[in-house]
Amino acid sequence: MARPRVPLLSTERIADAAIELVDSGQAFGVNALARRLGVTPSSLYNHVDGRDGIIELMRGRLGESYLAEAPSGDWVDVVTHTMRASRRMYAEHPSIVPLLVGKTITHPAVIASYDRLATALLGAGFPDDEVITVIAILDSFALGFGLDLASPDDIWRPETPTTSLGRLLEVTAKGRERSDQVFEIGLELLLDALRLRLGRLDLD
Amino acid sequence: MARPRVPLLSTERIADAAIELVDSGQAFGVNALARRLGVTPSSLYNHVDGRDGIIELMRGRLGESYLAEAPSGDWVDVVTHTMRASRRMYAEHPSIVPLLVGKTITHPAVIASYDRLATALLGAGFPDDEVITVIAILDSFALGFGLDLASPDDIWRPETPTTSLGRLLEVTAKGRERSDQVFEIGLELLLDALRLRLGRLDLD
DNA sequence: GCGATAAGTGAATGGTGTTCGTTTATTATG
DNA sequence: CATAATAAACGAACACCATTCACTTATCGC
Repeated sequence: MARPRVPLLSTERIADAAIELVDSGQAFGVNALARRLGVTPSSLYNHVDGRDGIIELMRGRLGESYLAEAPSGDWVDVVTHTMRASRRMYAEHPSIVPLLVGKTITHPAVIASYDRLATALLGAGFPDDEVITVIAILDSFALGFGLDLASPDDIWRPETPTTSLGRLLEVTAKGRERSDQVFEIGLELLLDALRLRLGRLDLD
Repeated sequence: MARPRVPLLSTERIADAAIELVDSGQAFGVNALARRLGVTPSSLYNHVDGRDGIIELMRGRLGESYLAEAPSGDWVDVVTHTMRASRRMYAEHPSIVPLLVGKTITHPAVIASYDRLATALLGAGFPDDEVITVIAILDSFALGFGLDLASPDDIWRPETPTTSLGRLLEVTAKGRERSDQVFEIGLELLLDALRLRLGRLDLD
């Protein structure tokens, strides 16, 4: 087959298929993706620049569905809303998280979400040189929980006796709703901490 | 060469060389590691089970140097000490962090560190089913900052105009001591939040 | 109509992690 | 002490992986 009358591929179709692929639990790879699209691996390179390009495409696609709408209200609302949205995104597509780690974020839809966070935090009174920091903290929190969901059943597997950890691991429940509950607690903690920080800043 | 009179390899030598390799900024790989050890890739498989085995070996090696000594004092001391140690570990070997992400932790020295955290938090009054959670939060916090250091210069690269983010990214300083300072602030925030949580628990 | 471009193919490349058979030195056993 | 078992190296082979390149052909703009 040479050039088809109607294109088989597009960045959207590629991104969707890639997300499908990793959601299905199989390892992400260019070849596997091409197979799923009924196309040769090399065909993808007409639309996308390589593996990392596809990953950033996935991030963008998910960002568009989960982080599109701009939250309103005070900074707490914005933070809460954004964090919950990220959380939902990672929770529903956990296997993508390890792929995103440590890669530069460029997609407009995702950038816009962080931008709104930044604006909200600035408005709250956080100084210029702390906003990025706070966002980084929030981000690594959300990402951490995402990784938690993406992780194999056991993050810790003690092979030698422990004082507390082993027992606690057996006692602690697993699963989504439990994890959601935990996330909410953590978010509450973070918000408290940020409010505290803001209060101290006001005293100066 | 067949079997040498004195072994060329050992898990320690392998782990050390692997850490050296990733610290040097080069990508981690079995072949590259073998080359650095002056040995054939296949030789490694006499001492280690595969790529992931080597990674877990690195984690253990670092854990032994950074997380060995048991902190004493109340739970705040234990948490602070452990977090700072993890931070220092990640800060001095940032490139290893992406390799560790999402892989089960088994090495005794590292498990022991988490175990001490667990015991301390239990002693502080956190209920059984919250301790693992709190540890997960602390862990993802430390890991997040580790990733931050391991990341390329730019985590965000807006290619479209932004309201705040772009400017803040230019204004915000980079570098180790800045990052350390930020970590300390974040840690303080987390401790405050945990104290708050503990206070609420006491009221019930 | 014609040249430029876009979008597919298939073959080839260099890299990866891993396995296997082979050789040889060391260690353990009868 | 002889001999069997194991340990530790090698090199060859494997399957996979991302990527590139020459090539064919359809479509679009002038």
